[in-house]
Amino acid sequence: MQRRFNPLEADARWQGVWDEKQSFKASDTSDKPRSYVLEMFPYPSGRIHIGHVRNYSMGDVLARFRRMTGHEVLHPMGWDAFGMPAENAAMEKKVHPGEWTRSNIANMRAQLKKLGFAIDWSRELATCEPDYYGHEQALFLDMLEAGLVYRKESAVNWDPVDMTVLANEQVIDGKGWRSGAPVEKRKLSQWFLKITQFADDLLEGLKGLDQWPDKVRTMQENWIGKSVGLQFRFKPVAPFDSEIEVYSTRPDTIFGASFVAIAADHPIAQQVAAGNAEAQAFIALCKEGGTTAAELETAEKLGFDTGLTVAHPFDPDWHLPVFIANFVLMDYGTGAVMGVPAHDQRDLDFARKYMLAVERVVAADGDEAKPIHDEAYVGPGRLVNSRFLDGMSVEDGKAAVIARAQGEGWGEGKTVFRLRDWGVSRQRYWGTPIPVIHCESCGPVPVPKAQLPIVLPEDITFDVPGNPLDRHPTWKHVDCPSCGKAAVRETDTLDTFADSSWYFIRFASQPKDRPFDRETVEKWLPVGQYIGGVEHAILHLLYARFWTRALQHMGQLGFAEPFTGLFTQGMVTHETYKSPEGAWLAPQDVEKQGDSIVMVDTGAPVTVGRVEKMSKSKKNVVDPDDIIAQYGADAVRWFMLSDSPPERDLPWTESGIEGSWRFVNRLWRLFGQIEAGAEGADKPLDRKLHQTIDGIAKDIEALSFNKAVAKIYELANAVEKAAPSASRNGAIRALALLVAPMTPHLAEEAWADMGETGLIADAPWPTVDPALLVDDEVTIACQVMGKLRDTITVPNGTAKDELERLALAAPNVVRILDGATPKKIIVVPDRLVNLVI
RNA sequence: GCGGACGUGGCGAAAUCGGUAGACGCAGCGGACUUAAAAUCCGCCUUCCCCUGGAAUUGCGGGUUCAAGUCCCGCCGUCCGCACCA
Repeated sequence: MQRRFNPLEADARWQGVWDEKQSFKASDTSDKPRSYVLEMFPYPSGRIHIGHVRNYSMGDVLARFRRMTGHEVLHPMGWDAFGMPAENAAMEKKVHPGEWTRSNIANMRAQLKKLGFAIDWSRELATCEPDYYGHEQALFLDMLEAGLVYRKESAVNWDPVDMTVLANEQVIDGKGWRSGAPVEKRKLSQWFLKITQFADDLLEGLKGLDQWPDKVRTMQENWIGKSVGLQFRFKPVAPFDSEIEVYSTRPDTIFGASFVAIAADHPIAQQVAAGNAEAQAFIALCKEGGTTAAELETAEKLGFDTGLTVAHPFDPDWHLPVFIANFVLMDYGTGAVMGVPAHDQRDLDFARKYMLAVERVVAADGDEAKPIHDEAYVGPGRLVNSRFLDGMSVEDGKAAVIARAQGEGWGEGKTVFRLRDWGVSRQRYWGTPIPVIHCESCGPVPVPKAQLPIVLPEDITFDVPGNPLDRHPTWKHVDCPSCGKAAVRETDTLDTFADSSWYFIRFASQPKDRPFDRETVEKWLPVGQYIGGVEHAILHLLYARFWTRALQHMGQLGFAEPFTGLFTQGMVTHETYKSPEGAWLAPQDVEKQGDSIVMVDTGAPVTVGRVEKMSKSKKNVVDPDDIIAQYGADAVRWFMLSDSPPERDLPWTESGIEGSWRFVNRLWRLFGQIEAGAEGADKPLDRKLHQTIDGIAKDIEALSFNKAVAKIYELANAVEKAAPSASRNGAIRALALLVAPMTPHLAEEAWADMGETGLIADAPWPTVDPALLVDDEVTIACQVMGKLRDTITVPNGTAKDELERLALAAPNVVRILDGATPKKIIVVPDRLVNLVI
């Protein structure tokens, strides 16, 4: 009778035990070292995706491992529960967004529980509950009071059919993604958070985040987009009468300027167009130009000569033409630039087309000033043809021009950021209501904190377009808190990125009467290890960093960075299949027949496509529920951690999960092999065990789960081959502890089977005997001219001259040397001997 | 175009500081057990050759070194991010 692990029975039983004993409840008062392990909380779409399983399996291994190594671990879970899909579902399925969301949460919670994650469920939260968003409203009011929130007119994408604002990615070819109606630009009064106030600090802070992937830091750096330069004014040459303000990061090249270019929607361009049909036509042309990446790349630099001229700041007799140009953007800098063709590629392309002067003003070091042809020179060098700047470096030249401009009053040094303030107004129902009341006489008035939370009304409808809050018969009508007259509530709700900007703080501390308790939060935060998808590299992580800074700025928290360690895991991928007709096929609709893949029902040949991210449209998805039902949670978790490095994509394969399932059973058989009477030490096995304990601990801390998995296999192989002994029994017991973070149900089952009374989840990580980490015999490579010719086995620490002697005597070395005497002998102790002839 | 990451067997990969390339897993092949299958166990598994051994081999071409997957220079390719940012 074979010992076979019954996962369905064991999974449920141990999950019940952990639940009942509250094994993973984090104590705020423990004096153990603390460890906050967090994975990005999911949007409750209704089903857990295999990518979630990978994400949470990784975090769970770390959380369980840290518990075993004596940490008090906070490993919580919650729901990013506001957002559009709930409203879409409401429109399509006539179900209330709250009902839809809450039932999705219930489903997904059950799915997650089936995976046996070591989560403190007592801290579970959903951002759509007043108990959460009410506190968010309080934080919003704090920010308002601290001057971090303001209201501004801003252009939005307006869908006139759905009567709603669309995000940029919801506008496809200028049309609303749902209604298909042409999208209008509308000016709306919107709420903004002053993220730009922290722009420099957010940029500087990146330098200290050395446990973040460089990739993410670079992406944030580019997003913040700091540039340092000179903002200055060109004086008009009569009859023209307006100054043109431009921004340049290269004021040092000012003597190479040959034109000024303004954006098509620049006020001066508008003035010119007022009496000029040609200019009007050109501006229209600029606007209809595509905005996609490919179009922009190939778009020709086009300009329209306004006939106007301005004077060079250093020479009133030097006149520069003013062009309207399609490559100048109104919303960056001042919407106008000085064109220096020799040192900017776009300006050069433009100058060649309109036959403008190209004069080199920077000479590369050690190089005479060669004329510029098709390529602008943007490198460092000395300034030439630049009057008082001649001979200066680029850096000195910048400083000198800025100093002169400031001294003479026509310009000033200025730092510009690409980062914009964060517009948080959404004209939607399913979000956090913005706690402000608009009063005709008092203006926008903050809701008194005592009146929070402002709860979303339940009785709403989605049968007509527009925001249900706005058309609700009573909800928005309130008295002004300031003057008492009739007023209306703000009907916009907050961007859902606001909800995810502080949930990790609320996890640490959940008082009823305020957002969090500072002292408790500071015990847990910053989050030591945050794990999630790279798709959140910019927005979510930047907003959370801002929000934390805002709290610090307001004196509510004592730290600026919310996440010390960040890890971005790869996607789960799967082969794709297509029928002869070209339709995508699901994995369960195809089967292997000999060397080819065919359709299950018709037997028609299937084309196997590339391995791609799992997506519903390509049907290459597997459902975690099905897999768990078939193999149990542990086999799935094991597979998620095996083979591929966690930052890389993981190809899901049927044979891979089969292999994991086989190994789970192999471990289970092994756990039953403790022999009561076995005695004696097995030194090599002891060594292997202790090296494995040490190695796995390091691998898990480095999140190199694939390497930890490989070491488990090696140890299991070694234990299987070993003869019964006390050492072997010890190794089997230790193996259960080593796999406990990865396959916890199996480990608990084995632990109980071994007669242990406590939970393995509470057991300490096995201790390492440092004496056993080194082998007492080592294999030395014997090389001749760097080529391996033989190996010798010697005691660890054998002296150099002894190694040299033994290597020279090795049979294959003797044969290759053929009597020759080595000119030089390199000996690396415990490693190799290399003979040079 | 700019920035970043990566490139190792049929596949996923490993290789601490430059020191025996391919650990470990998957697939495959051969065998044992079985009436048979599944499960399990044992063995083989980079390529080539004149096979007790030898040669080549970490995308390609150079270089440094006693020694290069690892360091340097130049190409090629794949993926990701940003993008007319002045």
